[in-house]
Amino acid sequence: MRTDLAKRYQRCIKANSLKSSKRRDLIFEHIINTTDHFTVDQLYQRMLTVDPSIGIATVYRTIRLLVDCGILMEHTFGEKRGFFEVVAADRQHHDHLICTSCGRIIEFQNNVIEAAQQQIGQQYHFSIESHKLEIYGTCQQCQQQISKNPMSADQ
Amino acid sequence: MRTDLAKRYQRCIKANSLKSSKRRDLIFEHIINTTDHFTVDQLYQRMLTVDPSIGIATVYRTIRLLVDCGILMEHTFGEKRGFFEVVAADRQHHDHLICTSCGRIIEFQNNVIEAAQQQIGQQYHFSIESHKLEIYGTCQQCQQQISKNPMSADQ
DNA sequence: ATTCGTGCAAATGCTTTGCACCCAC
DNA sequence: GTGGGTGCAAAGCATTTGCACGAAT
Repeated sequence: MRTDLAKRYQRCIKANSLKSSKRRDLIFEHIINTTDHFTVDQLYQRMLTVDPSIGIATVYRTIRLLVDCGILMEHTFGEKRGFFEVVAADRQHHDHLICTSCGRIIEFQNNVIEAAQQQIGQQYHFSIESHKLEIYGTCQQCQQQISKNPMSADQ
Repeated sequence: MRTDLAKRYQRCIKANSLKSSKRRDLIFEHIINTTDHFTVDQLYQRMLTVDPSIGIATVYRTIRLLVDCGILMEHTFGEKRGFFEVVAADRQHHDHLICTSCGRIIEFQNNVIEAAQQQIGQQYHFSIESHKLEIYGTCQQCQQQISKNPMSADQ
């Protein structure tokens, strides 16, 4: 299943002449079983329940490592703090709808947009490595909420 | 030309029961004549040459006001610090190509992508307010640079 | 007069780093 | 034994905020 990630992780450890370590492996194991988006602090809180003596510096260091390996990707979603998600070979590339009312994040995948980007790359002689498309608006639930109770629309 | 922005600025001042002020107007004037993307500090440095006693807090406060008015838009472009650009009615919505080698930012506009997003909105019953598409890669100049001098590709 | 604007410096919040000690090979 | 790993606390950095004073209506 996630052997590709494990291999990439091992390669990354070697490539940077790092060692294997209990804490780092623990964080990696936890992350690859994660399907949602998380902040550094959320991951730290989760790790604390497994290993109460873990420090937040280790979480920061490991996340940075995994981002550099291409195992994690960072999004800002219009916030100051970063959100991280696993980039796996067995998952299609996807983009995000972000509800500005409740913060919900919905993933979607669209081939038309992917293809159009390739064309843009060619047009500008730009060699594309990656992209992020973030669509902001109101999700279905929040639209219903607002139409029921228009006074509490914001804040 | 930019009367629409001036009007929106005036409306925003009134709507928030603020007063007119020399410094705020100065920053607004400067910003609407700006065509590129700038950080808070870059704007602060520019304002210092016009008004050496201006404080960076005023620049932060004014930028926040203009973002709230919809006159400025913030992008992160994969960096920690925000970049700001003017959102004018006389400019088409556009997205960005960001060169990860030299930091150059290229604007582009693509109707296929805009249309596809509308369709995604309908599909997910999501009411779209705005979006940001950022494409990361290497610009033409940097590709040539790298092919000439492969050893200095990064850092 | 009252209310808002502003510079300054302190505070904040997230992230990184230096250091001493720990562990794996 | 050597070199990386880690917690802790301090440092960094961008940004926000409290406050006293100045400016606009």
